[in-house]
Amino acid sequence: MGKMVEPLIDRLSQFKPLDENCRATLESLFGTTKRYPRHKNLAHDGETPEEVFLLCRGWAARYKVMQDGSRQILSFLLPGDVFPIHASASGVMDHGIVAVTECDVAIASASEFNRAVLDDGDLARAFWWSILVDKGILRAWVLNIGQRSAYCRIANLFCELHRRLKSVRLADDHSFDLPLTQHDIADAQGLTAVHVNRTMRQIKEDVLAEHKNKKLYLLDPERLCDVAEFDPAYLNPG
Amino acid sequence: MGKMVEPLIDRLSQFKPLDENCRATLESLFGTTKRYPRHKNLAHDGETPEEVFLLCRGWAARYKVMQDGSRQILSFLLPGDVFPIHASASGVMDHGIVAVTECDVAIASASEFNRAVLDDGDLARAFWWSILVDKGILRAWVLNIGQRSAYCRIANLFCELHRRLKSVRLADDHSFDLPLTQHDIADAQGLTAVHVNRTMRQIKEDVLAEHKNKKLYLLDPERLCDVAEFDPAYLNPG
DNA sequence: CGTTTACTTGAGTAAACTCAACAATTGTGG
DNA sequence: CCACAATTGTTGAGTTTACTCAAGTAAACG
Repeated sequence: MGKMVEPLIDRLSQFKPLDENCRATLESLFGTTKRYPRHKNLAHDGETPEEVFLLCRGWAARYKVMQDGSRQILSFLLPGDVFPIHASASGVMDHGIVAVTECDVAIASASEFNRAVLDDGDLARAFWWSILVDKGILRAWVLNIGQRSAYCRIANLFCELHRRLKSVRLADDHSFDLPLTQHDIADAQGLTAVHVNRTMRQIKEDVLAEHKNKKLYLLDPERLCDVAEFDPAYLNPG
Repeated sequence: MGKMVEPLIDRLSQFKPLDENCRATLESLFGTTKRYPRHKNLAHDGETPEEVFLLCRGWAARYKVMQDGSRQILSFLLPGDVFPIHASASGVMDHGIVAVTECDVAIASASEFNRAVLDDGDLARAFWWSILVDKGILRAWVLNIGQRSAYCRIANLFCELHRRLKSVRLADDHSFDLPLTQHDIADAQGLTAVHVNRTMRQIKEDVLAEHKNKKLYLLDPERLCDVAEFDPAYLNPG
């Protein structure tokens, strides 16, 4: 049981180490656990979730489906991420959250979570920081999609995911599990799957990174960050 | 003096009305005021600001300059917005903030602001909500830039700004001050100024909206929201 | 072992870009 | 108040990146 909050503690501790009190609070908040199969929705666009999830294993994604049926992935949710964090219990979701892979989540009541977190100084500060990191990631996506070529966008996404997974000890220096399809990557970066395919072949030909057996191999991490114009500062905000 | 925090109170009260205590706290925090001329930086990429600004009059923008010299505007800052909110005093800015027009700002010490806000339950909740709204706005930008045509993007931006300005009583139903150049709009939406020009002419020809004398006239607000696929839910998050 | 899902490749198209020139507007100093 | 400079907006012509449509291959799965 205690294992469930480990990635969250890892992540929040980047800001400031959390004491045993905080750990205990989190463990008691996220008492229930549940498994979601791939492609199952954790939260629905337009609904008002009563629960807060802590992702323990697997990947999820925030997404929005347009009128024409196209999909934009708004962010990837990795182990240690808590969502959807609401300000008010009456808040309606303006997007959905879907399991990209099979997921194990720990569940807390939204109202209890909000009260517990805002009433504890350390936790409030830790999640405050966490939300600001999220904002930084979103700004980086705007930058990525708004200004960069497909090639740089994809390289940049790889850098972001590598960095984030490392912070929860799910990546080593030269590889990490990347359970996304080319279609997922396309939906995240505002591209088409066909174009992602061609571009990833290019990245592989350039000996920067290779996607094989659902793993990403960083063949030249430094040069990858370089061509991606990747600035990791935003993950320690700001 | 008391007038300075008015737009902020307006905005935060959307979530939950603030009492006189909060107003007093904010007024004492944001004691100093300062005027910035157009194009002056309020905060610099790579630096560690010691101050938090409350924008009282004028427009500012978060932005990032790429290696090739192109610029992405990451968000527009309107009266009532507080920035840059940092989690830790050691946080380095990963982007700059510039005055789009001449600005009047009220200034607080970053450390005092963080302490005061996190120690007061009501203020913590209000700013917590405010940051989540910001995240919603950023997600909407990702969606906009990632999926929509230039035409819809610009229409959507107009809808967002209209809505946000209304919340601080700076817009009426059919018009608002829009002190942006076509170049600014281009940098915000990941387009070129030339293309923005052609697209805005199209929007005018379609009798949706017209930019004239630094004002935007909404000629058909409903249809504008409609073609923009504008969903205001994200401004009340979530 | 057949079916679905994911990936690959080719050919033609279109939205948005680049470069370039010019007009209109705004701002400034004499 | 005018003349000049700088900024902003406008338009045309040609180019490019990324898209669409389509077909086919490889891999994963029950």
